[in-house]
Amino acid sequence: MKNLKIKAARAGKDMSQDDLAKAVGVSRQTINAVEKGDYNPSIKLCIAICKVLDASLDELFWED
Amino acid sequence: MKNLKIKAARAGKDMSQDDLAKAVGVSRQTINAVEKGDYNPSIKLCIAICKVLDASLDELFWED
DNA sequence: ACATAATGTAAAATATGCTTGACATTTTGA
DNA sequence: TCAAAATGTCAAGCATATTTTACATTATGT
Repeated sequence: MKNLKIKAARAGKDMSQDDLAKAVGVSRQTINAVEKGDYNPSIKLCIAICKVLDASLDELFWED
Repeated sequence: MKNLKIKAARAGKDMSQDDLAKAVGVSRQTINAVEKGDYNPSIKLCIAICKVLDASLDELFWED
């Protein structure tokens, strides 16, 4: 399922998918896939995304 | 680096590595490796571990 | 001391995260 | 309206998470 929380947090920082990708050191397609939710990123990548977006793991990645 | 938080939470539930592995549906070696910290689990596995151990992602997997 | 459970570790095989490159579509702003 | 930026998506390949099997070591209880 889609992860709209990342998309929202990214919008709050005025960053494009490409900006975020470069900031965390992965490809743009990887960020796109994470937001689209069709796969299962590593915890290391999740933490890197959280740090760039000033959010916690629970805020961005906990599932309801 | 080692993840002693999982080990502690597991001890608090009186579960062996094997118990936790079966509860989350992975091999015992995977749990051992996660606790040993020599690799980088998927967010889905982290969430499964959190649910079994009644903890949050931030409590068990946020790095300091 | 002994048996058993729990843990640490290793090698080979498989599954999948992630990259690179490329192209199509949508959105944004001048 | 038009060009550029942002996003969606696909396929092939590489990197690495995870499994399976197996064995050694360390704890635990009787």
